[in-house]
Amino acid sequence: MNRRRQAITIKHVAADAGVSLQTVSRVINKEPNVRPEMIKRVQASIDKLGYVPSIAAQRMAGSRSYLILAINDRERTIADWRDRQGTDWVDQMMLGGMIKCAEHGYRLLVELVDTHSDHIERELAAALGALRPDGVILTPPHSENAEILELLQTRQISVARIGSLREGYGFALTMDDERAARMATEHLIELGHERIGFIAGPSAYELSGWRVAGWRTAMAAAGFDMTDLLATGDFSYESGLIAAEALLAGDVPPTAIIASNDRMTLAVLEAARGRNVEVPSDLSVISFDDTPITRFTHPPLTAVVQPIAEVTAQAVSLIIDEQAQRDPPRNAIVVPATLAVRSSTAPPGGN
Amino acid sequence: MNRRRQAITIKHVAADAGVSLQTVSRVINKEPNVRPEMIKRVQASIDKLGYVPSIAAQRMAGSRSYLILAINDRERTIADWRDRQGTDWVDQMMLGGMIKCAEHGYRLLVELVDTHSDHIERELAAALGALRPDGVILTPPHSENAEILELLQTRQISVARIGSLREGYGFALTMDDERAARMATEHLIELGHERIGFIAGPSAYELSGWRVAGWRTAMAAAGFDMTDLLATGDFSYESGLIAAEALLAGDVPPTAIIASNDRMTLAVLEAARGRNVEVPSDLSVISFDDTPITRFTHPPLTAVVQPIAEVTAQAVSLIIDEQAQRDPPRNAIVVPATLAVRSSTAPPGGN
DNA sequence: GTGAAAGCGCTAACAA
DNA sequence: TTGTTAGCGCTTTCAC
Repeated sequence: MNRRRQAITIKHVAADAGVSLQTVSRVINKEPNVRPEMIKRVQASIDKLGYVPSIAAQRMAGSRSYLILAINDRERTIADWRDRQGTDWVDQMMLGGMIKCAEHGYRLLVELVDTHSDHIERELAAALGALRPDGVILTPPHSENAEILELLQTRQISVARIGSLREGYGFALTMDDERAARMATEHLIELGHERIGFIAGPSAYELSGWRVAGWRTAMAAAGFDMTDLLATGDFSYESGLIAAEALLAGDVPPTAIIASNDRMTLAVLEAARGRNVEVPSDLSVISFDDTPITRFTHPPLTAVVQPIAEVTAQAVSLIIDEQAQRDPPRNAIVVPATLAVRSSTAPPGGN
Repeated sequence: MNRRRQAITIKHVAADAGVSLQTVSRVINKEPNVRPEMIKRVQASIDKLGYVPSIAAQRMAGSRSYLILAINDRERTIADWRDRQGTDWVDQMMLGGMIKCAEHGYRLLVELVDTHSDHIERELAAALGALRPDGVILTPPHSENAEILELLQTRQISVARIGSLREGYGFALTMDDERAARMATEHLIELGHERIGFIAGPSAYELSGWRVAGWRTAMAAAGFDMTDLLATGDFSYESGLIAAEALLAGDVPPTAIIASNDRMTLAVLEAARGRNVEVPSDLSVISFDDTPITRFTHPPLTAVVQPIAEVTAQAVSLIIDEQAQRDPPRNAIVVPATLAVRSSTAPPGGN
């Protein structure tokens, strides 16, 4: 029944415009060596017939697939969706990525890949084989996965690595986590804090280290002691709770805490509540994700705003430019994070 | 440079297994009339070579494209992403849709389409032309758009309409908004409320009417007067504020309000705060979306939980079944919403 | 500047 | 049960 869909093909356009297939193809792809007059004639037929090239056919014929894959960690992404806690990393990627893609006739496809499995490669290879995308956007913790990069390099697929500084195959893009952590720390120092605690993320994420480094730099520059002020979590609420308790139970507890993501920050808030520590009068808190929840906690959270949409848009641009042989710059792109000051930070000392 | 990617094709598999292309094709597509022994042999070669069929080629050859488009309203979706208020409709669709797709080797592609433009058809036609998806999932307010449905029917593309009851081309799926509104209203009635206000959504959304109907039914069954208890918004915060003010300014103000989405519910909370009306002691509030923010407001909101992930998963199943000639049922599928009771509802009268 | 021919990887229809 | 042939819609040579 639905065999052979009637669809307008390049042939129809060629016939209608009275030219060869090739000329139509040239017009579609904006290739040189076509008289303006011809272009106009062909374009008129295209518009008249409502012709749209089939990307499947384009790919088959050896051209581009106009597909870009945004690879995200399966387990974490699904957990975020299930929990419905407001984490909107994927949404922000789509916001920046889809819009930029649309500008160039590309599509962004979200693909979930399992980090922990030993068959990452198999899984990714399957996606590449089925879709044959022109480019791939890698997010932490995949951005620096050697196996993945090698696979991608072998297949000569354009790659943009978000949250990576390391040299290597593909484009590296960073939101300068170190600088962001430094900014957050300095904000607290300016408010008068000296005992500033830091809850790091898991070491599987390279950015965890950068954030700690930024905090260290700012603390060292101010000449503050960092003893008992560093704890580590795994981005989960539970781990954040343990880390916060550890910090608050110290001999000289912090008057401010920076947590490496929103979930752990929520845990800090809870730990403070449990100890009757008021935020921000007794304890200032800064989150390292500006997810929606930061606006709804009490008090609303001062947070590091990561420009995920913008960095994804740039990742898409780099890939498309490379496809178009427009050789984009190879140095790491920096899209700096900013600090949104809300009500969870105040001078220390209560009142 | 990256011309002609070396890729393992069906030919390599055929050669390796010492069979014809067709036999390999049959194995891939699980077609009958292949000896188990052959299947095993071919499968071994496939595994050995890591072969994955190109969906572009499959589509070209007249088979399926293994692509399903989830159509969402562009303006609203982008606004939601930009606002970062936690609306996770698209995430929930991906959660349900992508996982179900993956089970069957399909991919879900989110596509944004402009509702208001007079060129909806053009935009959608372009997406269909470029991607040639096997199926399309429509969400409100597109689910009952006659132009869209006609276009889809002409091209014989499988369609699942979420949030639709109307007969017509494609599968209709509903979360039974009327019943959900009735449940919410009855919950309040059981708590002892009589003056229960309702803030409706815009009439462009069919479901707006269903929700009002559910409220009306429950109110009528209880024998309660509905005078000055119905207001209408457009799903925006601002409209919610106006509607809430109108309701609260009435001669006999409501002791409870149900709002048709989360944003408008937030506005109700704000309006109450402005009038020193305590929630829930002076005013009970129910939201019609269980988006993440409902967990972070004060108090956390009692809310209608719409099973978007589940309904999307079913939509995908219906489409895939239809593609596989497995003729699924044509009657409307109902995936009922539930009520999550939190702290924004209490008996009336304060204390 | 334009067109003709070949072929991308796969499946449908047919033949054996 | 298996293999052969043609062709999907497009772009790439390579002629003209």
